[in-house]
Amino acid sequence: MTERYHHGDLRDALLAAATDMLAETGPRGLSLREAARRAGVSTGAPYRHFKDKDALLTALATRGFLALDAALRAVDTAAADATPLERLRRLGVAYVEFAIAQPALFRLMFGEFGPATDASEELAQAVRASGAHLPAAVEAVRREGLLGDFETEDVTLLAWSVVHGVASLYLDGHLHAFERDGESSGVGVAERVTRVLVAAVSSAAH
Amino acid sequence: MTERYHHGDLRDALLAAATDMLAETGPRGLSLREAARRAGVSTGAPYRHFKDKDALLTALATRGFLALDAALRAVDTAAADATPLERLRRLGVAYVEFAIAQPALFRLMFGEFGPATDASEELAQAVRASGAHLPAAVEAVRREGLLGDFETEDVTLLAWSVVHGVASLYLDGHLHAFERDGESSGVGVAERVTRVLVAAVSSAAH
DNA sequence: GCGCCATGTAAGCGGCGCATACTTTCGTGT
DNA sequence: ACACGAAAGTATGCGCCGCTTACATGGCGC
Repeated sequence: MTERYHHGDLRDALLAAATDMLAETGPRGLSLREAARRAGVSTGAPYRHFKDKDALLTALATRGFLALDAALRAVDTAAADATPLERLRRLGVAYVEFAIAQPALFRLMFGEFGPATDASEELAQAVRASGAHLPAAVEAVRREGLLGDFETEDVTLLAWSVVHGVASLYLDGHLHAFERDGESSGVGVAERVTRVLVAAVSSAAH
Repeated sequence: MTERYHHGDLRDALLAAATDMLAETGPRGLSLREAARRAGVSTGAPYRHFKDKDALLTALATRGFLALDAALRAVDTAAADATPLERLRRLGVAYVEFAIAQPALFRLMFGEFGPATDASEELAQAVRASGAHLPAAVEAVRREGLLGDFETEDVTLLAWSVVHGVASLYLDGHLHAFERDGESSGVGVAERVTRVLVAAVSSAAH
């Protein structure tokens, strides 16, 4: 039954194999031919499901943004009883945690692509969905009157930039000097930087 | 004379060709063979100067970090008469400007590599040199007593993360929604976010 | 002036992305 | 029930790639 001519769910099998290869050897070691081999199929078969290699990478990135969206959504509901400011901060930490948990996927999602949103409508939609959490959380803080004279848009940009910067720099090994104690997960750095940012913005807004 | 058997400076010619290809078609369209062709040399010749393709990429990244170091150094001397806080802010803007001016190079320098610093001692040294400006500038601000209770290390991390995040997100086309007027260079975004950050931190520190 | 060795060339291996032409199977309409 | 067309997988081949090995060239120190 595993030897049937038609695979049945080759598209998913290819994406799974590609996900493994991505985690194992990075984007450089990801080939359609090898993914086909892992799925037990000839090297030309993938082209029945993906126009070209970029289409598979786009699908992978789309899945990544959906996973990020789910992770941020989970944080949002899990921290339902916290203050808006704390919810925003936890969202930022979760963003970094996602990147650290799946470094190669995170790198694929950002960078390595042109204007990522051009590749497919599904990707663009997933990008929008995952990117909506931070602005919403900042809006919630604003409604509490905790932003003072700062513009909502600017604070959103600031928050996003900080967590994305921390994630990127950590993945590239540039933040080892900022880690303390034995903690080398990178999450500690994210905790500290988000606390400092929250302290600065909220106390500056009286 | 251009037809001599020994090129004379093939290593530099290869790096120049690779730099062009990087800017033209991104890292995906960068091949040793094509670089050799552009340098007017056989396809095996590059291996006399670079152990493998990664060695060339490492050399390219090293040059990038040296260029970044030079750019930041230039800002530091050009803004010699400004206040320490303003010097720090301009340093951050220059960081983003560098990334926008050479997007493919910036992407190569960060990401696409493992722990970048492992590849060669020269690279590690260039990374350290380019990374020393921000901490020094934050130190200068601290000496003015403008950091209040914030830890120097945390502020450095915050500043670096913000500008790196802005640069990365802008290159990936995620910040178009944050741009205003006709300005689409991305520098305007960097100006705004750095001003907001400076305002938040300095006013929070009384 | 001569020989060494760095520098370049030629040719070839296996892997890759992708296109084309062919084969097998599934599902559907009568 | 069954033919048949479309969907899904195979076989083969092209050109490019990274990299290796064996060989050719010529600049430089002795």
